[in-house]
Amino acid sequence: MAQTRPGPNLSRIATSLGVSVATVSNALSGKGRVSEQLAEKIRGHAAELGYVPSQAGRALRTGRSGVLGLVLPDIANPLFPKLAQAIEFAATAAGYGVLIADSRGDVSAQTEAINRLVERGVEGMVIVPRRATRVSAASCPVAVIDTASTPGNTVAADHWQGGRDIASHLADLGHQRILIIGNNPESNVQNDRAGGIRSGLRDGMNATTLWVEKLERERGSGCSLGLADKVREGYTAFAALSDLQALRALTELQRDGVDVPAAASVTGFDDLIWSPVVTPALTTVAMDMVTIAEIAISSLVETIRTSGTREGKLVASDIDRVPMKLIVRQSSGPSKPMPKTPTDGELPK
Amino acid sequence: MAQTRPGPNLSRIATSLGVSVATVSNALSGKGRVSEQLAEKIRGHAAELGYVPSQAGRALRTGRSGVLGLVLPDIANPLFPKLAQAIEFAATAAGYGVLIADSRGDVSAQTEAINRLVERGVEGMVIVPRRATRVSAASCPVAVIDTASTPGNTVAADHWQGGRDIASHLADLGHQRILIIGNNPESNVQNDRAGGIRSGLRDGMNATTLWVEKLERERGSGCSLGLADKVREGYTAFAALSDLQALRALTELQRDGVDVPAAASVTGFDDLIWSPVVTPALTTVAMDMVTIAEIAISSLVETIRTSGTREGKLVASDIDRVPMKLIVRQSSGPSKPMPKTPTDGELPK
DNA sequence: ACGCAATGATTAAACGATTAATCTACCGAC
DNA sequence: GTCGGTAGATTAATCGTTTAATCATTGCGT
Repeated sequence: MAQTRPGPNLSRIATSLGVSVATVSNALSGKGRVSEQLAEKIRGHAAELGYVPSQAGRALRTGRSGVLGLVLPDIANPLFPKLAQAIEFAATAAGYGVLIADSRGDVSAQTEAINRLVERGVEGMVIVPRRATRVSAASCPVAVIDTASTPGNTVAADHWQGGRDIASHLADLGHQRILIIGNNPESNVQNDRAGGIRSGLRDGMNATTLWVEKLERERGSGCSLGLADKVREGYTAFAALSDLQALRALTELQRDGVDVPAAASVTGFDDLIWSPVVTPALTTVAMDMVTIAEIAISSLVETIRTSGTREGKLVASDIDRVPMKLIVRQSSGPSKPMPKTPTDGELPK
Repeated sequence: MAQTRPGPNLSRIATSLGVSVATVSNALSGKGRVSEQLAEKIRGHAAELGYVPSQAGRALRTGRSGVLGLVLPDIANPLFPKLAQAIEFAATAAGYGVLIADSRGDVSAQTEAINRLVERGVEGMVIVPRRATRVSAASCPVAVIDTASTPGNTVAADHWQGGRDIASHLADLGHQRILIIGNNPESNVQNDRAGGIRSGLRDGMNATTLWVEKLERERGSGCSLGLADKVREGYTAFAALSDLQALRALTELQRDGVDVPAAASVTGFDDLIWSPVVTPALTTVAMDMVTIAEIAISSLVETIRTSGTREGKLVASDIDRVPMKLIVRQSSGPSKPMPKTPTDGELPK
């Protein structure tokens, strides 16, 4: 049993310098009254010894663990890397660590994950809830990232506006018949996006929605979406509600000999990792994860600071929706019989 | 300042039941000597009060924080969701929490991230190093997930064997000229995969390697890889070293009118989220993340248990490479002039 | 010269859980 | 009858940090 105590602690520094622990603590934290020269000496000695304060000791005394939780309930969500990155960055900047809890599985797993975090003493948590789940209030402040229309939402991308931007973009390109491709109508996010698209349609335009999950229940997983047929029916633009669906649409169309964007445009949502890489690169709408994470974390931290840590409180923030940014690439172009408008693709080719 | 102490602690339970804290502690941990009936009563009362042990108190006393670190240095790596999921699952099963530290940026950022974790008192950490970086030994046990050929590697997928499997698969389909598409020749992982492919070639087959990053430095980011030309040169199979490159290859070929898999086959690595979704679905080779994570975590935990927590020790494991699994889908098919071999795609269509 | 304030440091009490050491009955054996 | 053993509980120390309270010294105004 390795009973060797690791590195130096306050009292080692204190005795080594012939002062009291309190003074060392004060010198390092800059809180109490310590003469500048002694403080300097202490800091120097501490650095020299490679002193690392014990979170456990500090947490025990202050009641603050310095850790936040991040609950990502959607299985292997491709947004995860960006989100985790942004959250971790914002949390680090605020002096917090991030404990993850990925609750693949059902709602009970989500609750379990939340409990695990609470047991580990997180001061608050950020939750991206799974489809239309209400977050069962944990016994600590909770920031929710979902949709502006979700009750209890703290902050989220303005999916609705993102949808409108897509619609405007397609309208500018002269498209009239648009097929919206979504996964599941129960997702708040997807509903907002679809609603936004519809709200941005102009006179003479119309849109139909195709829900993939429903289709797959009928025809089997991985089935064809029959998009080439839709092109023949007169659809010229396919607005997917996520880049994953957009990718599926794009490859299916290409596979069936439909030229994108000449014969049909494809757009997505989220600007996932592959979006700039595929050919043609995907026109999409990106969340400002950095801003979202900053707002979520700062509101969360603020709530912790004022209300303390043991209130199952849903965190609110001043700004509950962050603009999405349209990124025009090559997968969207003018509708067939239109004169060439000055598109702003990144690679005019 | 919210000075209200949260939930009940041992002494509250103790006084409430008229026993000592020690007895309560013993009853709940099952360690000391407590009569079964009293233990039962204590457990009941604790549950009733919703007692959650303070990690801080426990950590301070035992010197064990119950937390591991996970360092993911590659920017927005699409493997992250699966890996994080698997690691978190294995760690949870072993009674640990997982603190993430995503060090986007250079090597110094990686070191900083490691230090942050150490300051938070992790007992050990799992690191997926960035390209050919040697992990600067942190002051705690470290498990490295990279490649069997990386010095100090703890456990990883058998990328070499995965490459061989791809080569065999393509050989079975009658392909002779193969273009290997990689990103960066300095990646240990990509080198192993490419080496594996070459080692699996049979008589009469040959392979050339295309490094995308190098090409992009010359022609600009997002440039065409010129794969259609390669097809005309006689290449019938494109073996990408990651699904991201495979996706790029697939869409570029389709865009240029090359039928996949009829005129050319495309394979990838990693079975990323989009691989089953694109058309044609991608033939690829998957890592067994669950097993890798289990081995990494169990070796790490074992090392912590025996060597203690304050040794900058690289963790070793019995099994340092885990087999990859070939997943045949529709993007690979028989080489042009060959008789139809019985392929085993999931959707014969 | 006396009191008051400011400065710079120390003392000591927490925080909550763990655990070695100790104490108290009580039972059986010699 | 005394001694040893033991089950079942308690005592008290400890982990490392923070912080309110205290103490000592010096300077300064009146």
